[in-house]
Formats: sequence, structure tokens, C-alpha cells
Amino acid sequence: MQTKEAPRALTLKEKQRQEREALILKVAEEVLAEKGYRDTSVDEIAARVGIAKGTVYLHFTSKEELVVALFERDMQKFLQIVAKQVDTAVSAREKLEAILQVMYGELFSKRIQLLYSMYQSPELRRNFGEKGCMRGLWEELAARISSLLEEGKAAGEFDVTLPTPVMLSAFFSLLSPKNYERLTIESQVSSHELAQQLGRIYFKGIAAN
Amino acid sequence: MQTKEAPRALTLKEKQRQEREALILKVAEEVLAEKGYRDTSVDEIAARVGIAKGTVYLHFTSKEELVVALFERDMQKFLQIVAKQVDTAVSAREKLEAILQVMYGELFSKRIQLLYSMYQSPELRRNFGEKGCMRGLWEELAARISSLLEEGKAAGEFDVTLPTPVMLSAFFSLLSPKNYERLTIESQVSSHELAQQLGRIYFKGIAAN
Amino acid sequence: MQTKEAPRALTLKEKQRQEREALILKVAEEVLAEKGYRDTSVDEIAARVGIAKGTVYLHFTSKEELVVALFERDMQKFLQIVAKQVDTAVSAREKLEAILQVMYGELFSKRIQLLYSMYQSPELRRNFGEKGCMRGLWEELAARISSLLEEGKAAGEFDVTLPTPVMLSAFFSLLSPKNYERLTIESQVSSHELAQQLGRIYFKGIAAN
Amino acid sequence: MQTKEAPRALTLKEKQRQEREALILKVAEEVLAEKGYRDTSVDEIAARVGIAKGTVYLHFTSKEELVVALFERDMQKFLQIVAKQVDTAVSAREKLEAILQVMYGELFSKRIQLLYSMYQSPELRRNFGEKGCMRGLWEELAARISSLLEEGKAAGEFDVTLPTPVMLSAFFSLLSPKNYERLTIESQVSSHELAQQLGRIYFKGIAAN
DNA sequence: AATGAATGAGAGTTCATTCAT
DNA sequence: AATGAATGAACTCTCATTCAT
Repeated sequence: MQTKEAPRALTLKEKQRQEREALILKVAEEVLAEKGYRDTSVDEIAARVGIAKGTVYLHFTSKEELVVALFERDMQKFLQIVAKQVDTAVSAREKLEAILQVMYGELFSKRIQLLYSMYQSPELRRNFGEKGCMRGLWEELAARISSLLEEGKAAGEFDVTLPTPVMLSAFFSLLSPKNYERLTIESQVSSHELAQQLGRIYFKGIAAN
Repeated sequence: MQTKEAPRALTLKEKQRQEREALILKVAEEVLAEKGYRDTSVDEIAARVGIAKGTVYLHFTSKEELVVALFERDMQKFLQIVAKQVDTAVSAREKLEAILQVMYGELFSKRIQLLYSMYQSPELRRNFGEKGCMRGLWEELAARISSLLEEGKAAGEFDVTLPTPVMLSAFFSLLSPKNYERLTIESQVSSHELAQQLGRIYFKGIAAN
Repeated sequence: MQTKEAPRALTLKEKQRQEREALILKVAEEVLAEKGYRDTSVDEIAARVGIAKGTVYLHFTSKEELVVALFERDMQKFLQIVAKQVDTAVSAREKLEAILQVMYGELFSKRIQLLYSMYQSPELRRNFGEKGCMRGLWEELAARISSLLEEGKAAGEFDVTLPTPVMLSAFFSLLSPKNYERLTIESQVSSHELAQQLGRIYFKGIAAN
Repeated sequence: MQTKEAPRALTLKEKQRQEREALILKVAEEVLAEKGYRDTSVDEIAARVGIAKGTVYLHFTSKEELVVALFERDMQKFLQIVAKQVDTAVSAREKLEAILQVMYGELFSKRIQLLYSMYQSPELRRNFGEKGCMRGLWEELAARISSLLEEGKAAGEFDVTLPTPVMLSAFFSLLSPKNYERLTIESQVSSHELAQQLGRIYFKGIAAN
């Protein structure tokens, strides 16, 4: 019995720890989306979570590490979703369209925006850009999308005369929800509809023939 | 005599003043492109221009205002180019393609990138966002591109079932050179070629039929 | 029965408690010697002992008190050794030489260094300086050495024209192992030899005639 | 005329700058002597000087650099004094006695104390101990005193059977005013007298024969 | 009794902005 | 007009101490 309790206690504390860590990440995500890396202070994150500044440092050794952890968490989740789609038995185009729908989905829209801006941010790139795992994860994503694009080319779906890297960049750009933020807010287009229309442009644009 | 000289002297001084202001803006543009808004210090701008920090404040009342002025200057230039194209006697698509070539041209590529990121920057948006002239200029640009798109629709070039705002956003996103920075650096695709290929995707994507 | 057991249990617990306290002091001594007062964190002491930070506070109400306790413990031990020498039936000089050998002995060298630097430390002096028992113990030590010096003067061994306080300070300074740390490390002089040579200088320096 | 004024203006500003820098160093010296490295805050130094915290950083890039600059300044001054004595046409012992008098002089007493404690401080040693110029200056001093000691040995003044490094360390220890601070305060021995008496002990201790 | 997560005051440092020269 | 020394608020990060478990 006791042997069971010990692990349980550990699990409980560990659980609480992870919950708090997740909460910090969630709040950090919000503040970062609002203010950007440099204008986000650890103090504000802590205040919004309702904890002391020092507590944040029990979970992340620095502000930088916190942001990288966030990037990793979000990117991992996104990679999983992409991986799931890749294994589906549908056409490349349909896979990409499904990914696109996720990117514009309620939950992911902001997250992808943030991922994108974090990866683009000169401040972050300068600090750990090259070596860190951020780069690794990003390249993994690029590789997966690229292979879908080439799968589509091989299947005669996509225009083989367009270089895959260009198609890839266009995919990210065209579909990066950040750019459409104002559109969904002002024109009150639903993000679902928006995703469909942008997909139409993109897939028609890269279609074979 | 003096009455004549005074204006001349003023004009001379005024000229020098404007030249210096232009120089500050030019340098600021470089540093901003390299480091982003928050990591660009007034000190560094002044040092690169070769003047004292205080002198910058004789031209711009704050760092923010300096950046806004830069935004305005660049946007004005870009608007002029767009306006020139609008008055050309070619099809809407050809006008947009010409604008696209400018955007990706040697001189403008970085500038547009910066315009775009300045306009997106949460720091700047929060402070100036709603009221400022940044918004006004951006909307003017949007209006001009929109009318070209609608001209194209009217002429049967573009797909009338796509909402113009979506087409507009796609135009900016797809064509925002920032997203392709790495592509041109790593893959050594020339930006001219890149502009052509992205244009192919976009215009095929929005074409009628 | 229980009345007997209770004291035993208490004694046992008390024993464990004291052992732990001794261990904390021992580890604190090491870390303090390495890093100095301010750069020694309670965290590190606890970690090296293998207990939780909070546990340290069950034994000592503050970091300061811990260091004072350490000072007292070490000083008590040193006083005992001095007392033992004082009761010996040899000349004052021989007593002082014996004390000196202890000070430079393997075990005491670092301890005396630490005692010395703790007593000198502005941080600790400011907080405890005047009232605390640190002062009392130090004065007791000074008194014992002083009486040995005067014993030597009375016996015609030492120069009576030198004020005893000056001789005392010289004894501590000259013989404070801290100052020779580098010497023993770099020149690889054994601390035993060093003690002999410094003793030679000192006793010749204060000798009568 | 104008060519003369420009340098003058420069000299004036430079002069003020150096005066302020000297003032900061002077105040820092006081606070450091009172509180030690870690308990001295840049804030307090600034407050005592009557300037803002940031101003300190216009003169010294970090707290560390400030303290090193102080060490260097004091050590340079002391080295100059030592050098002056070395060139005197008197015996080695008289040269060393003169140096000793300086060390215990009104102005230098505290300074030497601080030099000594800065050089001993684990915090400072850990941060820049090995490579920095602190080490270099200290070794220069050691070399100069050492050669005086050997000069004395060669002249038959000092005991040739004592290793010079031991004599050197004894010189610093015995004569390090820090150890006698309390003595001069409590017993109201003048530091001049104290220096003489300690000198007596030391030179008799190391005398030939 | 023991833990270690939480706290928050306080440290060093930066930098946009001001102002006497 | 031009300077750049001075400012001080705001930042990231540390650590002695507390307290619920």
C-alpha cells in the first residue's frame, strides 16, 4: 500500500507542477501575442497568472527559455497534427487542406501566429536562432510539408515546374493567420471560410496544368 | 539685401536639416531591419549617423515618432509607385505584376519588409494604432490595390467569387518579401525569379474560371 | 516503561538532531571557505548536506545565526586547545609554539582562516558585532594569548618594552594562515615548515634583548 | 586662438569627467571598506556621491570593473611610492621601513587594507582573479618587495636561511593594517607608533644572526 | 520533522528622454 | 544648433525566508 502511495504523492506534486507550468505557458502565450517578446515582462506574466515573479523562475531558468519552451510545446503539437494528416489515405491536396483548416481553427490560429512571429523575431533569432532546437523543429515541419508537396507533384496534382521551396514558402505565407487577423476581425469573415478561400487561391495557384 | 539673404540662409539650413533627417531615417531603416524595434537603440542610430544622441531628438520627438516618420516616408514612396502603375494603360493583372516586381526589387524588398513588420508590430500598433496616420496610409494602399483587383474582376481577369478583401490580404501575404528572406538567401533564388513564381501562383490562383 | 522509553527516544532523536546540526556546520564551513559569506547560499549548503533548504531553518533561525554558530563551535574548539596548552608545564614560548603548530595543522588551518575572516567580515560584524557572543569568545581568546605573552615577559623570555596588545595582534596577523594560503599552494612549502619559519621570525622578533 | 580653445574645452570636460570618476572611486572605496564587495550596492555608491545609479555606468561598465579600477588606481599609487623608495640610497631595511611607514600613514592605511581585502576576496578572485591585471599588479608589488628582501640578505642585513617568499608573506601579513584596525581604535595607539613597533618585531625577526 | 514551492525585496544593468552647456 | 552627461524607470534574475503539506 505504502509503495503505491509514494508514487502517488510524487505524481500529485508533479501533476500540480506541470499544471502550473502549463498555466504559465498559456498566459505567456497570451501576453506574447499581445505585446511581443521584448514588451512582455516576466512580472506581467507572473501577475496575470497570479503568482510571484520568482515562481516563474522555478519553472524556467530565464525568460528566453520560457519562450523557447512555449515555441517547442506549440510546435510539437502542430507537428503531431501534421503527422496525423500525413498518414491519412487521401490525396496530398486534401492533406494540406486539412492542415490548413487546423491552422485556422479557433485554437490554433493564434498559436500559429505566435509560432511564426517567434520564429521570425529578430530578437529571438539573434539569441538562440541558429543552434537551438527551434530551428530543428521548424525544419522538421518544413520537411513534412515539403514532402506532401512533392507527393502532390508526383501524383500529378501540383505544378511540377514550380520549385518546392517556393511552394513551401507560399504555403506558410499565404496561410499564416497573422496576416489575416484584421480581416477576420473587421470583415467578420469566419476563419473557416477564410481558410477555404485562401486554400482555393493557393491550390488553384499551384495546380498542375 | 538682407531680406533676400535671410530666406536663402534659411533655405540652405532647411536643406541641410532635411538632408540630415533623411540620413537619420536611412540609418534607422537599416538598424530596424537588422534588430527590430525594441533592440534598436537611439544611441546606435546616432552613432551610425555620426551625430549625438540629442540631435536625433531635434528631428524627432521620440523614438516612436522616428519610426512612424520612417513608415510614412516609405509608404509614401510606395504609394507613388503604385499610383504610377495604376495610371498605366495595361490590364489590372499587368499593373499588379509590375507592383510586385517593384516590391521584390533590390531597393524595395527590405523596405516593404520593414513597412510590413512595423505595421504588424504590437509595440507600434498599441501606441499609434488607431488614430495615427500609419493607419490612414495603409488603408490608402489597401484601397488602391483593392480597386485594381476589382478592375480585374470587372475585366473578367479575376475570379469574381472571391471576396476582394481576401484577395487583397492574400496579395500582401503571399507577396510579403519578409517571408521569403531565408529562401533567397539559402536557395540563392534571385528575388526577380521568386517574384515571378509567386506571381504565377497568385494570379493563377485568383484567375477567373 | 514508557517513562523510560520516552527519554530514550528523545535522546536518540536529540542525538540525530545534533549529528545533523554538526553535519550542516561542517558543510557550511567548507562552502564558506570556498565562496565567502555572501556567495554561500543556504540552498547550496542544504544540497551538499543532502537535505531540504527548509530543514536548515529547523536548526538555525537564519543564515547569519548559522554562521555565528559555526564561529562559536570553531572558536570553542580552539579555546579548548589553547586552554590545554596553557596548563602545560613548559615555557610561555613553547606553549605559544604549540598553539601555532595547531593553527597550521591540517585540520585547523582552514578553520582558523575562516574564524579570522568571519570575525573580520564587515557583513557579520555589522549585524552581530558588538553585543553577540562572537565578541566575547574572541576576547577570551585574546585574553588567554595575552596572558601567555605576559607570562613570557615575566619570565624574561619576551621583550618587555613591546606592548602586549601589539604583540598579540602581531601573533594573530603573522600567524593567520589565510595570508599564506597561496604560499603553501604555489611554493609547495609544507604548512608545518611554514609554521616553524614564521614562528622563528615572530619569536626572534619579540624576544627579550 | 580657436585652435587653442577647442583643446581647452575638451580638457575642461575631460577634467570634469575625471573629477567625477575620481569622486566615484573615492566613495566606492569608503563603502567597500565599510561593507565589503557584495554588500556594496551601486545604488548606495551613487546615492552617496549624489548622482543617479545610471551615471555610475557612464564611467564604469559594471560594478566589477569599478572595483577593479579602484584596485588598479590604489595599487598604482602604492607601486609608485614603493618605486621611489627602492631608488633611495639607503639600506634595504631602511627602504622597507619607509614603505611600512607609508602603509600605516593616515591616507594609505585604509587603502592598503582595501587592496588587501579586495585581492583576498573570494568573490573578486573568482570573477577575474586569474587573468586580470589585478594579478599582474600584485605580482609586480611582490617582486619589488622580494628584491628588497634579497638586497638585504646580500648586504648581510637579513637572515639568509629564511626563504624570501616566507619573508615576503610575513611582511604583508604582519604589516597589513587591516589586522590592527581595532588596535588603533581601542587602545588608541597612534598608527605611527604601531608601525614602528611592528617594524621592530619584523626586522628583528628576520635579522641576520 | 521534513520538505521544497512560493515569495518578494533587492541586486546589476539598460536606455529613452531631458537639458545645461 | 548640437552635444552628450545625467537621469530614473523598468527590466531580468537571485536568494533568504516562510509555510502548507
